[in-house]
Amino acid sequence: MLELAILGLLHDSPMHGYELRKRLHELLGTLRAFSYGSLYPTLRRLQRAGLIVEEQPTTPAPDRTAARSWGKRGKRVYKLTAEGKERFAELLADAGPQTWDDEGFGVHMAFFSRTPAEVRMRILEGRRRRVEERREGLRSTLARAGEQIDRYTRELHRMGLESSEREVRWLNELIAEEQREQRGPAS
Amino acid sequence: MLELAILGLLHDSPMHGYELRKRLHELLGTLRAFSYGSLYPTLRRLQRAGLIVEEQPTTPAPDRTAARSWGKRGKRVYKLTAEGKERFAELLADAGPQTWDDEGFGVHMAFFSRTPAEVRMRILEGRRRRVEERREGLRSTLARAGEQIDRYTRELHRMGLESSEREVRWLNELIAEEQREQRGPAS
DNA sequence: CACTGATGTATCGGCGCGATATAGTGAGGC
DNA sequence: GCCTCACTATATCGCGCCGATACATCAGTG
Repeated sequence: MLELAILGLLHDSPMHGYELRKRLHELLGTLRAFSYGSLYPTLRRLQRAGLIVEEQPTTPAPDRTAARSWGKRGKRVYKLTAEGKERFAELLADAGPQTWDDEGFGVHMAFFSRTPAEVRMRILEGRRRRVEERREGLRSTLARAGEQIDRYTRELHRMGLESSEREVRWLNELIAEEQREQRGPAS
Repeated sequence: MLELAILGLLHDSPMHGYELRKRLHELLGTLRAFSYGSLYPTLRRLQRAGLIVEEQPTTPAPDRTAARSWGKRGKRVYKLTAEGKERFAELLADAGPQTWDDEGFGVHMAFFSRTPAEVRMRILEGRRRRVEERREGLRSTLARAGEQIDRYTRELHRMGLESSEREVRWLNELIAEEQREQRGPAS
């Protein structure tokens, strides 16, 4: 998932690790943190795989507004390669099981505007199925164990159930919206 | 957190890995999965640390209702040692930062009935602070980026904000309930 | 008798986290 | 002119946990 996010952000413009992390934070807004401990190793991996390359600051770029006098040290700026773009498209098109769990779904949805409509649909529906399962699991636990289980645990499950119900409703709206658009794409 | 959960369940009665996992599922109800890939290694670790010991089925226990003719192979039954109980108490009393994030909080709350009241309070308040931070982060992002950000991302953040708000309210109720009980514990 | 599904233990590769180390840079205070 | 503080920036280490996978055994079914 980090891979998808990095590739997606780098698709817009070349960036270095630190900035990447900030953008990641804006994008995913506390939905997912992604520490340096995973960011930098992942960048390395992507570089080794040839999906991104380190960009030498040949042009010191004095045209940039408020250009910082950077470039003296460190600051490895990465950009996507052709393979990287391909890989990004692949990841976007993937609607596998990992895209319906909490983190996976959130990250992928953040790139929905670049995801093909039918993949979007499959992800949304997969996520809905997943949350419905969770909801049913909680319902049956609460119904079965009912009174006998621990008061706090019950409260915890009750809250989880409510959240699931709300998310299903939310997903239903999103799906309906998607259908509306697919039928009448005449903006 | 797995450690806390295992110790807690084993505190009630000796168990083997497979059953432990089932109970874990009931307890945490899809809040947290805990695969075998973490369960078994953790059991080993706890055993090495002397917190749990393997119990030999000296008595073939024919008195058990519907006693399975087990015992032929595998099935390592573990039980808590004195150190294990101590460690459990320590973990219960810990209200550190890890207890306010999503998973940590859920797991710990499942053992709230055995957690000292004041620790419970500190965890609840810590969690609230955490969720409030998340809420504020989302609010400011939505307010700042407002219209310009991606439609799907905005929807994602909107949903996250709503969840945060609901959870804060929920926590407030729990906290109020705790206070009510602390003041008048005369059931 | 073979198939299927639940019970049961175990390992492997890999992802991501949290803590930590190290340093250069800009701004403000005195 | 110097000092300190906060931010920018890269990097690594150990560890927890996951998903997949591989094995066995036992119970019920066709």
